[in-house]
Amino acid sequence: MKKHVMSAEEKRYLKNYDISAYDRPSLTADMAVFAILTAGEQPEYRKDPEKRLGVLLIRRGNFPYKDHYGLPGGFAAKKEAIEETAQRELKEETSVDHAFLEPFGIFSRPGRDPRGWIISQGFLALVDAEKYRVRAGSDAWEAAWFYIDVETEELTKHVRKSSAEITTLYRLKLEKEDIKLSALVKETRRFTEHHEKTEYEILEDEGLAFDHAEIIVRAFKALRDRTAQSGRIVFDLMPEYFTLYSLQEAHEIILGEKLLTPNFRRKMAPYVIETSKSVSGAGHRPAKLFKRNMEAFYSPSFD
Amino acid sequence: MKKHVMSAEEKRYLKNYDISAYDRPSLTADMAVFAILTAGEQPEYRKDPEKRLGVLLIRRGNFPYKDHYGLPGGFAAKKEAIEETAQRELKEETSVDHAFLEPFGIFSRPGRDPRGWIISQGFLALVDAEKYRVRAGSDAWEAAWFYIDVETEELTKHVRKSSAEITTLYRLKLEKEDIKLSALVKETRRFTEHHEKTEYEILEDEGLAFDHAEIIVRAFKALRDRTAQSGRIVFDLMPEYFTLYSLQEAHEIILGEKLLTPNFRRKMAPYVIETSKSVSGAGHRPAKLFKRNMEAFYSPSFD
DNA sequence: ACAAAAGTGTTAAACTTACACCCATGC
DNA sequence: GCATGGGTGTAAGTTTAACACTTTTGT
Repeated sequence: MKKHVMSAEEKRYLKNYDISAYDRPSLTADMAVFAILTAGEQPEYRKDPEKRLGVLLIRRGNFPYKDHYGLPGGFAAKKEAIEETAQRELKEETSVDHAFLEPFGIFSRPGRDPRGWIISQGFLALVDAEKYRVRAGSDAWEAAWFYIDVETEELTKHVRKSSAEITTLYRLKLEKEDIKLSALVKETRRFTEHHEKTEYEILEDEGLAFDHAEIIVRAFKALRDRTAQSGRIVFDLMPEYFTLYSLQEAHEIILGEKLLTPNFRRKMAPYVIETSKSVSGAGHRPAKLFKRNMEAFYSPSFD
Repeated sequence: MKKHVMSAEEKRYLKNYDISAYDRPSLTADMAVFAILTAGEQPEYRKDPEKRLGVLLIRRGNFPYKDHYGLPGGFAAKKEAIEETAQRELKEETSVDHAFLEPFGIFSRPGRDPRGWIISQGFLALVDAEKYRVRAGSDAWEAAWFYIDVETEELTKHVRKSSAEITTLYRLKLEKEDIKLSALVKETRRFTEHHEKTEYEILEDEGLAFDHAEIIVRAFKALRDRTAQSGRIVFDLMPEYFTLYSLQEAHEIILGEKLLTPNFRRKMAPYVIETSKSVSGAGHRPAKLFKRNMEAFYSPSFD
């Protein structure tokens, strides 16, 4: 980067500049880590086990929100970019390395953290669950996969002459064995002549820390939106070699709807490469294993 | 929002919690305000004046980067969400009210501000330029529209077995009367098996403050991407009543390519309503004025 | 008349959608 | 045999892209 050349006067100014004279927030990175999980054992011969979307949560061992569940995350350190904070904390807290990481929103509502003025950058993180069987960490916390379900519960529209207000309720359900967490998040989109604004409010919250219910819902929405748009993001949830059906399952789980196999395969064809490998022994025709076609990923058409 | 019920122990913990024990960054909101500007006078009878994309810059009256140009912005205050900071600062510095505002990136690279650890949330802001003729402000700064041009100068691909690296150079040119600013920003996209990362670096910088060259380039990219995707965002650059051709011009300016009129009109038809008004006196057939069709804006198909 | 912009119609190509159908396997 | 997932073909419908063409106006 080109260096800014400073005058003596500017240097003097900076020397006397006291940044601590102004009130400052703390900054954290919070990561919503998603993976496709195999839910339960194979129910019967030839029938594949159900797959579900999972999100990684940490049981808080300390105040505030002790014994509540929250997203992995932590405070930004000086001399690191916030993306590095995200990567570092993710590794420290959950041993997840090399995840796909993408910022999706900033959370700064006053009062969101009882410790004070703390704002958080939300990251969407995608991993192949098989590769990262999460270890319990130190005594302060333990990370675990929760099955996640987000349902759109209600939708109301108020349309006036030149403005509109659309309210959507999202029911967030998280579960792991006998632990069930739940929250209700309200989204309000306001459209006026030259203004558009979306606001979120947590109406109910059972067991989640801070405003993480809102962060999780918005992370899920970001994941679904990007899946619907290009589908590229879904590959980051897959292992190196995968069957086309498992890729389709991932799409279906995220989008919440069944897809037609022939059409899905045609759409994905340019972005995968057939390998000589295949999986057999499942009581039906062996499935060919594919890997992603790197060439296709940076072509403008897929972006 | 549901209130978190605290135990006496938790209250005690929070009372003793000293947030200032940790090092904290300062947080600012920086706004890239875009508008479609009329460039120069009508060149000749019947010929419409050229239109260009403009971005609002402020001449810095103080160190650091005194006399350089930067984006309007300012420090976040306690008890306000960062979106409120953006709105407040935009009004204070440029008198622009009710702009479309959307966060598009966070800028936290160490060393980006010589005053210390300062991170910035970037906002994309779109306004109708006719409505907001910018006033010069107090003596400390003055806001003015600059014509903006972003050209993709070079593109190199390095593809290996399971990874790829794509480098793009963006030439940013800003001008206003006799003032010309310029910068060269390098974008590096790295694709590896389970990782994708985009980095930016400012290679040249003539006259811009901080890392604002990078912020402006990325704001422009965000604007262009969203225009290509749905086109909805472009309406925020238009006045209440507009001709279809002016809407098309806005699209063309942002996308940097000519569009075919019949196809453009068909595509936009659902999102506009014809009014009885029209503009005449231009030496050619009068153009009907349209306004946006609010109903269409929150339909799922346009999102 | 004519240049400039406003606006419509027509067609081919590309892509999406839906559905019908066959294949291979292990018990 | 048969249930289950793996996999292909085809035709109808929709969207996009390209181009040719007509209309209206002020000087």
